[in-house]
Parts: sequence; structure tokens; C-alpha cells
Amino acid sequence: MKKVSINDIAKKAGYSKTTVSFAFNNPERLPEQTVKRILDTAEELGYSPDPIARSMSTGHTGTIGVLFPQSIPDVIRNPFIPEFLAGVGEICTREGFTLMLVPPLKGSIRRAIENAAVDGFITLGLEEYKATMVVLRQRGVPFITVDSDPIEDIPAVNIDDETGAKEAMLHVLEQGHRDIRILAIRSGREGHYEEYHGTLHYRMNGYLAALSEYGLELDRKHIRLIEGACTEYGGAESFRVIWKGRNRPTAIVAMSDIMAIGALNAAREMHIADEEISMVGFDDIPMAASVNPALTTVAQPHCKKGQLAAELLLNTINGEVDNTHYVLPTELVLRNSVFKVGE
Amino acid sequence: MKKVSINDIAKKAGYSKTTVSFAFNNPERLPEQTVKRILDTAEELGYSPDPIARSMSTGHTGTIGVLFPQSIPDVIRNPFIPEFLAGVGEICTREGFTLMLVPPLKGSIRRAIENAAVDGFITLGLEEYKATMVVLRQRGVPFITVDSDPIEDIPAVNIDDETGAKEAMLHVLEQGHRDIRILAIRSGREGHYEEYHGTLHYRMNGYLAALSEYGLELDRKHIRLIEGACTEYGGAESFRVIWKGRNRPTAIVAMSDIMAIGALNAAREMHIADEEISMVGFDDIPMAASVNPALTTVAQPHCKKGQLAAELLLNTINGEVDNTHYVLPTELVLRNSVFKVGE
DNA sequence: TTGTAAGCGTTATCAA
DNA sequence: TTGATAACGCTTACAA
Repeated sequence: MKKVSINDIAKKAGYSKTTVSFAFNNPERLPEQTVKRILDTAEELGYSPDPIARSMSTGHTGTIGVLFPQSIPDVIRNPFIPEFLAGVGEICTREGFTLMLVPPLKGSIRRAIENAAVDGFITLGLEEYKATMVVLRQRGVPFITVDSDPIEDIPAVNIDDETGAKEAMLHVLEQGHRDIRILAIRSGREGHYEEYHGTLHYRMNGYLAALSEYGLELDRKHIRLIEGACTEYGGAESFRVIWKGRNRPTAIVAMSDIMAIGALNAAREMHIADEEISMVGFDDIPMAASVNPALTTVAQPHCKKGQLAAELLLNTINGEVDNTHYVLPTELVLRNSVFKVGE
Repeated sequence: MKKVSINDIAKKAGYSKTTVSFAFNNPERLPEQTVKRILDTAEELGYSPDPIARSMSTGHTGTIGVLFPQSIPDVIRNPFIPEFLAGVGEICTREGFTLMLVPPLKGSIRRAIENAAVDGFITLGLEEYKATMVVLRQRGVPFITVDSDPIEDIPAVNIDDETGAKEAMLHVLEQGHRDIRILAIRSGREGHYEEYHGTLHYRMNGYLAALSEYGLELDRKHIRLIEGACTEYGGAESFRVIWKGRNRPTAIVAMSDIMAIGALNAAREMHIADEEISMVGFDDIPMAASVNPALTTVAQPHCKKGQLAAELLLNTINGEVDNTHYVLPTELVLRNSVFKVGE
């Protein structure tokens, strides 16, 4: 059974394509009679308009794309991504847009961008961002960036990673800790933090700023940096490495909750008492509140970030020009995973 | 700056549209010279092919849609949805498809279906499924159902809700509990469980089957049904209602982990000792393992469900005909939230 | 009130 | 090796 098109209806109902199109899109300018007859035959023939043809004609799709830096499974398993997407989705739903998840296509982010039939993109924590920007510009649809180094003439949404990180570290220092490990998200830089980009860069800066207020710095002995995969397993593994080394720390400051929780689990498995190792995370994922001890961490407004990103993009799509770079605040959430030294 | 099209390139490079198209899609059948010249001018002009026009011509989009029963925020905040989408996304990534999230458009699921430029749909836990099926059929693209009452000639993926629920209830009964509340997901049926559909229906059946093995049934006194919203808050609220009633139960069997956790939190707030109220959930969301006491629950293979769904849909899109109704197994996961009566 | 026809940017068929 | 041209299904000036 071939697809029935607007032509078939026109023929069967005895009108032209134009009239049929009107019956669907501007019924008010047609006599009721006509509309009814057309809608009836459409119903009868089982007609469903073709969204692609419509887009072809109107020049827009009613869809926005979220550009993922990695495969969908890798990204969506980050516990804060759903909350971010909820924010984006809220605005989309409100404005009648649908959402497309756009991971690299056969390994190529360029191909992904070129293939996605969307009215605009939200990019999420891009890595190879310079090359990607070129492709995006070329693609010719509006886009905005989230969680990457902002670009002059492109709207951007970021959080105040630096302040958040600084507060986290300060809190640990205030509790008297002086043997500290910074648990960083593995980058391509293998610990060369001077070369960190975007989020990693800002968080690292925050940690260092706090240390410096106490006259401290990375010293390969008491204060050290260690990188791990941004997963529960990565956190656990890193913890084992840390604990095996000489000069055990009394506190760990992690760049992500999921790593912090992994580390804490590893510690529990090794029968290390809660008080022996203080921990502070980053992100405030839902699980952070429910683990035991509940994780002290830096909260960021994931949902609001998504909302703002979507609103900015839709505005841009609607032709408004506002290249503001927004920076949303973070907040230190005190729970039970940081202990005073010597208690 | 107007969008540059294949025509502009053809003109500038001194070839026809056809040749330009070949240079991109079948470069091997053109002399290197030609290809290079065309690709160069394309680069120079900043050309990016239009995916919509391509779809218009080829008749496919390289995108599949996941049809959500409610708004994106409502659905994606269910902690097992990301895992399901990860499964779907894995197959999509592997096969070079992208994923579109399709919530009701301005409240209308019909509009959503008609507007989505996709090659096929995965429907997720549909409610108004009969009406929706009509629209989907009319839309003319393949689709498969997940978590709804399966339809004869449509591929379907479900889990063995009934067995899972039965095992959950049996476990509670084995531990000696005889005062039990079934915490159900709020339906439109207001407790008339005979009218439950799909997932609710099967889970309820499982619970009742287990009870019946012990010669028990809903009796408005010792064994009762209560409905609540499928959220943490809904679980907490329901618990308060339960606890206020006469004949407090010793165990609660919940249709969802998130409700179970909400209930447990409420209990803790009311200073009720862990042993006073046993709890078993359903779904095995990530949080279930990390709450305290860790939640005994029924695990289902969310990720595999997504994979299977995506594979089935892609097969169908590729013209294979296989209307199998798959039923994936569930598994009772024993943790620490169920206590023996009298201990 | 309704119809004609152009146009959207590709791909694909067929011919040169 | 390349080029005309039709086709995809719809929207929208413009015309009648």
C-alpha cells in the first residue's frame, strides 16, 4: 500500500492541492462544507501529512538537537544529564519543539552535524570544540554552547565551576585537612593540568585558588592530583591507587560525584572507617543525598541550565540576537562526608 | 548570507548538480580531478548539504523516535529511563541512526506522531494506546511497542512483570508477613485493579497470584491496595496515609522503587525503626542499591530492553517481518529492606 | 472560494 | 565521464 499524499485527497475530494493544504492549515478561510469534505476523505484514505515535505517547504523542522560529545550510552548514563535534558525538554514541550539526541555519527561529529535535520543545536561539553565550531557555522543553523569555553559571538551557558571548586576545597581545608588528593576527571592531558580546558580547567583553578589561600599548592607529597575515568568504577580504582601509595590523604576532593561515590564504596569495601577519609564531590547528583555517609558536594542547577540553554537557542532561532554568556551559580551542599581532622 | 546549495557549487565549479552530488556520494565513479575540484569549491563556499532535502529525496531520515507518553521532564526523570535510552542509543550509534525524543505536542500525541520526521517509532508504556495505534498505523512508518499490551501484528518488548511481582510478594510472605500494603502506581482507575492495563495489570496479577498461594487475598483489612503518584513524594505521601490508618502493615510491596524509597524516607522521618516496616520495590533503579537500608527489589533489564527494542525496530525498518512479542525476564534482588516477622 | 504553478535542495533515472 | 530532467510532497504567491 503506497503512501497516500495530498494529491490523492485532492483528486478524490475534487479539489486542488492548495485547498486541501488550506483545509489542514488554514481551515478558517474555507467554508465549513469544504473543510469537512476534505477532512473526511483524508480520514477515509488514511492520510497523514509528510513532515519532511512540510519542512522542505517551510524551511524549519520544529526540532532542536543536543549535540553529545560521545555516544548516547556514555553521555546519558551521567546522572545529571537526565536532569539537564528535563530542563531542555520542558522548554521544548512548552514551545512545541521536539528534541533530538545527536551523538557522533560513525565516530564523526561532523557527519552528525551535517545529517541532523534540526533548527538548531545545543552543544554539550564539547572537547574538539574548535573543529566542531567550524562545522556548526558551516551547517548554517543557530547553536549555543553549554559547558565549554565560550565563544565570542555565540550564546553560552556555563556554571561557576571555579567558585564551586574553590568553596569545596576551602571547606576541606577549614576542617583541618592538609593531606589531600584532587580526584580529577581523566583528560587527554595526563595530569598536565595547565593544559586543561573548559570545565576541568575552571574546577582545577578553583581548587588551586583555595589551596593558595592557605599557602598550599600541589607538592607531589601532601597535596596531589590523580586522574580517573568519570565513572563509579573509575573512582573506586583511583581510590585503591591512592590508598596504596605512601602518605595517605585524609581527604579527597573529587571533580564528580560519581567518582566520589565510587571511591567511597571502595573505601567501605576495604573496611576503612568513614572518619578516616573525608570526601567532597561535584555535581550533586540525586544519589549523593542517599548514599551513606551522604556526600558533601557542589550543587549546580542542571535543570535550569537546560532551560536556559533551550530558551537561548529558541530565541536565536526566532531571530533574536543576544550573545550573552551566562554563568549560573553553584552552591556547596554540606552533608556528612567531610570530617574535622582529629575528631 | 543565504544558504549555499548544491546549485551554487555546480555553477561555480562548472559542473552539473548531478556531478556535484556524485562527488559527495559516489566519488569513486568520478575522476579524482573532478572530485577534488568540486570538494574544494564546496569547502570554499562553505557548503553543507541539507539533510531535509536529502531525506525528501531518499525517503528516509536516519532517525528513530521514542514516543513518550508524557512530557520529556516527566518521563526522563524516571531513573530507569536513561538506562533504557542508553540501550536504544547503543544500537542507534552502532547503526548510524540518531534518536529523537517525541513527547506529546501541545498535549496531542497524534500531532507529535504526525510531525516527527523519523523512520520509525518505539512507543514507551502507552496509555491511550488504542487511539495512538490508529494514528501510528496511519502515519505509515514502522513501530514497535515497549511496556504496553502487545498488539498482534506489531513487534513488542515487555518484561515478565507478573513473575517479578509474584516473586516479590512471595518473598515477603515467606518472611512471615501477613499485614501487607500493595503500593500501586496511580492509574486512572482509582484502585479498581480489575481494570488495570499493561504493566500495572501484570504486576497486580503477580501480587495476587502470590497471595493466593498462601490462601490470601485483598481483604480491606490485612491486605490492602493503595495508589500513589509514581514519584518519591508520592511514595512518602502514601506511606503517611498508610501509617495513619488502623491495622498498620508490617510490609509494603511497591510497584516502583522510587515510591518505595519515598515511603522509606517518610518512615525514617517519622522515626520508625527499619525493622518495623519491610519494603520491596520494583525496577532496581541505581539508587535502590545505595539507600539505607538497601532496597530489596525486582530487577529488570532496562538496557537490554532498549537494545532489543531498537534492534527490532531497525529490522522492521529494513523490511524484515518478525512480529515476535518478546518477554524479558525479571529477577528478585535481595538486599536489606525486608525483615523476618518477629525478629 | 478555489486553482495554477513555482519553489524548497536533494537524489536518481536515463541519455548523451 | 557528465548532464538534463523528473521526482519527492508540501506550502504559498498570485491568479482567476
